[in-house]
Amino acid sequence: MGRRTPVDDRTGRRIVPDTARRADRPADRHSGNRYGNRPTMKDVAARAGVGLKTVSRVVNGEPGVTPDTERRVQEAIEALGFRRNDSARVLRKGRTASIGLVLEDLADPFYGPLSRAVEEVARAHGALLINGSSAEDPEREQELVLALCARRVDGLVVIPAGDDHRYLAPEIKAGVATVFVDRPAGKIDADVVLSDSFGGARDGVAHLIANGHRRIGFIGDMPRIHTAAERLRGYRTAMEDAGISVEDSWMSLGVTDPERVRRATEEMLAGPAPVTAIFAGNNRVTVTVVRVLAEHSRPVALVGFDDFELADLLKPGVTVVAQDAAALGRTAAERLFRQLDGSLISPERIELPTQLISRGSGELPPAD
Amino acid sequence: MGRRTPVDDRTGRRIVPDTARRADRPADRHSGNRYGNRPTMKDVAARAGVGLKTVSRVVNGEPGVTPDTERRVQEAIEALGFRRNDSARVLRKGRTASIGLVLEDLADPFYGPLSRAVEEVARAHGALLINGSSAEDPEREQELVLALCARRVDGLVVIPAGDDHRYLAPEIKAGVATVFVDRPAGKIDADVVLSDSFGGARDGVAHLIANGHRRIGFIGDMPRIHTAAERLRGYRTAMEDAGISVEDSWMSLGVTDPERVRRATEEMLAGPAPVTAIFAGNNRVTVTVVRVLAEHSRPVALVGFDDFELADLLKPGVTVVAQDAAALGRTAAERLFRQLDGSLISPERIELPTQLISRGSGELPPAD
DNA sequence: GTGAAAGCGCTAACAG
DNA sequence: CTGTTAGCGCTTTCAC
Repeated sequence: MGRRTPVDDRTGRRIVPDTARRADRPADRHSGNRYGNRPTMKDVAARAGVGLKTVSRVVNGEPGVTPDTERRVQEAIEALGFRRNDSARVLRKGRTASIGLVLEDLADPFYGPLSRAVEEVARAHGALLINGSSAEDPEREQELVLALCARRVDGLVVIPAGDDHRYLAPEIKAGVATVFVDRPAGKIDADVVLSDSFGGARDGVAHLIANGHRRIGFIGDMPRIHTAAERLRGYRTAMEDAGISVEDSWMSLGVTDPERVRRATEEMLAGPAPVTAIFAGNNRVTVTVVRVLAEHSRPVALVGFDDFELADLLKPGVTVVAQDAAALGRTAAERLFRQLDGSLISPERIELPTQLISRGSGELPPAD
Repeated sequence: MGRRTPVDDRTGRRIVPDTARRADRPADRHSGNRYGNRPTMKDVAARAGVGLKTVSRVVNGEPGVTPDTERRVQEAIEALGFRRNDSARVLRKGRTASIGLVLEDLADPFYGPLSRAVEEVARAHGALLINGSSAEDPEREQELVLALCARRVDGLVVIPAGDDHRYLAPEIKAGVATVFVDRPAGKIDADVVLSDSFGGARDGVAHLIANGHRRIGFIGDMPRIHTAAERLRGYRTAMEDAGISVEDSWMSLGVTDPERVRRATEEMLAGPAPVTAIFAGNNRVTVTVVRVLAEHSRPVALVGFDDFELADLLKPGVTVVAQDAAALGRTAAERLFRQLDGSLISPERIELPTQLISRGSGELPPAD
């Protein structure tokens, strides 16, 4: 046991000299109280001259306390600057009133609104949101999810990076409510909320075909990502339905960083029979394609999956297949809390519709 | 004590019939274990035939365990699906390895990168990030901050909505590392990291003046927000330095929702002596002003505070005073962890420079 | 209406 | 190298 700090007789609270600032904190590590000498309910009880449980009652607004006692306790709380330690509470109660959200990248404009929507629902249920970015790395996803489980979050909203979520089975069995969003879980049966990637892409490509295009390029994300695969399937289906046979050089799948997408776009636009239209698989791709097309002489039609800010102000406006990120998040979070209620029985797959918004770029006729 | 669930002799783990799904969970509330019947270190110890502390050693990678014992413990962990309960750990250790971030709106494209940057730094220090949006409401900010303190986050990064943070004094004294970002704390001495709003706005407006403008409008956020006030001050200073006396009708301050900004813009552009240029106080304002100007016949110069995606692709490109949201977040988070190290002594104010990026809209000459 | 005792699952301190 | 004991600060239980 380290040196003892002096204690005020009346309050029972440790007296910390004014000079003991942050730099001194490490020295306190061996004192009784680990939280920077925070008062506990016991301290409050001592100061108010009541029992521990009475303080607990007051703090939690439970009935069975005389107004007078309550006042005394409140005063002690005020004077001591007491704040209930939820860690201890959680340990006892088994519920943390917090949920975890694992997504790909909080900086991506698609996930901001989604995250905010989840947060709003959590807030309505009195829960806090712990956020983590997987950076599209399955290992990091798992690491994050398990860290959240170790903190005993009540529930988990996951935008999967990996395609094997068996590691979550024990957690789900142990009662962690879990909802997957944007992409389905892999090798595990769980709730999932997604946009109709297949239908949206098919309609978007069909829209280009209806405007006279036949040589249509598709630039998307890595095919191991479910949405990317579905959108590609939508593209293929629309082409097939129109009796167009797709050339390999019209399709490009891979990471959606600007360099690769730029190169892919330029390749499709070069050669003797360039594409006259492009379908972009997500907002990151669309933005880069717009950039490339802006430098390109011949007009090329474009439809992008995902809406984005200012799409309407570009020249031409960018036609998109819009999905509602906020609705995705809200739906998932609501389902999560219904799981927690116990009012949900078996996992379900919810698919939200997409919407084609014509703004000009998708209605450009073929250049040749 | 409620009904006992049958226990498997070999594993010591409770056997939950296949029909006992989520709907049954509430009934488990009175069983010994609150976390959906999760195994504890004690269970693992029993199964591995070792002491509790040995399990703890293995789980935490502490030395002093024979490879053979370790293997047995690992097997038990695996078999039982054990996951350390960090709530209990936190209670004992006094550190949660988590930090809180309170910002205005996660859905705002300015905060996504900032939040992500904070998360990255937290991750590098093994901490998780708890995120909350204040919706620019001081009460909600306080509510969130205190909820985070109750969870005993190790530190707090706050983008203030309110201007009185005295409620945080006991927390800071108790050892919660705290850094304010984007706006300074109110009535309290604390670390703060901000952009040079005053200098940036002054330079932006001076840029318009240098391009021949004299009737320049300013549309900004509510003046109670520090950055808004500073940017207004920058505007006034630039105008004054140029010997231009500002008319009241050239300034509009208030909430930055599209309706108000649209109205404000239209008013400035109407009348006998309309403004020939506008300085927009943040990215929300800029985007709306761009929209209004797009419908306007006469060209109007524009410089906006904050950069935004696609600003370069609009016609004309939008000249902006850029601030680095990610750098703001990174700097703040790094400072937070240095506080936690104990390597920081007194609160400091760090100001990050802004950068004027010319893209065309700010270089348009006056229309008259 | 109030309080004492037990214990949530873990780690620190110390004993073997 | 391993295990036992005592508590972290709170809620639960039950007695007064």
